[in-house]
Amino acid sequence: MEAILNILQKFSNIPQESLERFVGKLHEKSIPKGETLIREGEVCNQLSFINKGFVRSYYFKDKKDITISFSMTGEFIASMSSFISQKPSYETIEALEHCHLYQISYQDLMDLFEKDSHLEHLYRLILEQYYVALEEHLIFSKFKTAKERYLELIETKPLIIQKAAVGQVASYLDMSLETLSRIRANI
Amino acid sequence: MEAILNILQKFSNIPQESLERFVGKLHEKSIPKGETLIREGEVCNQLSFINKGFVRSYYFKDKKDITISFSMTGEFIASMSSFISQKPSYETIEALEHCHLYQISYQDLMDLFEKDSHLEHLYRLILEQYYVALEEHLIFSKFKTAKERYLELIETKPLIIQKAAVGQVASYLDMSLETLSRIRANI
DNA sequence: CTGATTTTTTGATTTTTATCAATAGCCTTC
DNA sequence: GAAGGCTATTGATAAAAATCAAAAAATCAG
Repeated sequence: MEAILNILQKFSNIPQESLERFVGKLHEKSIPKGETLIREGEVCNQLSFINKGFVRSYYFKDKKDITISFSMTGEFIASMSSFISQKPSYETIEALEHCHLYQISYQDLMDLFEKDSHLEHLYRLILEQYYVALEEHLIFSKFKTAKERYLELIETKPLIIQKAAVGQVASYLDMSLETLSRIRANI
Repeated sequence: MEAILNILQKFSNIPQESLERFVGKLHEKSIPKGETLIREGEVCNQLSFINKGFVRSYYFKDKKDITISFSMTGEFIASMSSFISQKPSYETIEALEHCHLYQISYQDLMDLFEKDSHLEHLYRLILEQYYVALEEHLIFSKFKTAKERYLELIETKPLIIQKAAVGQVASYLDMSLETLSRIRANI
């Protein structure tokens, strides 16, 4: 529990009471390597904090899977569009290694927001950070060559390269796995 | 004022009193065509609702400007990462046609959130919608050819093609202006 | 209206990257 | 430790799109 408390306290100096209210609704979950957290077509009704582990989010296009994102220890993960809208997810999230999560259900979270505005405030701040990160990912990969995108990833998220398969990283970087393999060969 | 009220009421059935509190902090602003709303390097301290008009957000890379997004009547616009962090913006936002805006300052908005949690709730819902839209933009342009990206834009946001210059749309779609011109030539 | 400037189109060529195909490496698991 | 099944690399070729260059069209200023 400490890890998630530390992260949350970094976002705002929220009253201890509110934090406890939030923590009271969390439940632990373990996902073995290779299993899925959420599958395409299901409604994502859990927001997960990755206490330990590494996951990949992807969707299918022409029978190939295309990586949307990787998430690691200390981050929140959900099929956001599905969680927000409570409609079926188009993405699947799988554990690339054994994961230990803290989860809160959509309903519990919404109930908390009604009762305690400090928690909605905290959630707003987190959402803003994720929005900015997404925007930067989108913008700064524009008009870069395949090699530049790979080098940028090494700089910003080296763990991904260590932990994920070449093909999974390649589709994340919008290139074929052969291209990524060649880039790696020439440093 | 009606337009912004209609939009806000669609997001949640917020008390009239809260809405009035919010509206009380809005100020009108007109931006002539060609002028900027926010310039690279400045801190973006206004969130703007486009009551009427059309704007483009872009940044510079190797002396060329690259379009990040277009926003039109009925939408909110700000240099989000700058507004959220209150640090200098890397993006510039220009009016592609004469704009009539309703603006609220960062400080006023934060003050309102402290006083009235209904408003923070409303803002959270809007932010979620923008997050989902951004994610979909990112995902659905992946592994599409230049032509597919253009056809998708015609489907989803035809106004952009009507109102923006070829080069501005091309960089938004991550292709050279010559490529876009050729795509247009072959329908 | 007309010359000047900007924007768009068109053409030729090069570069980048995808695709197809084969080989090599490597974990498993029996 | 060998067979089988993934995963990664390497090679040859094709396709997509960028770049360089010039012409045509549209817009603007006086």
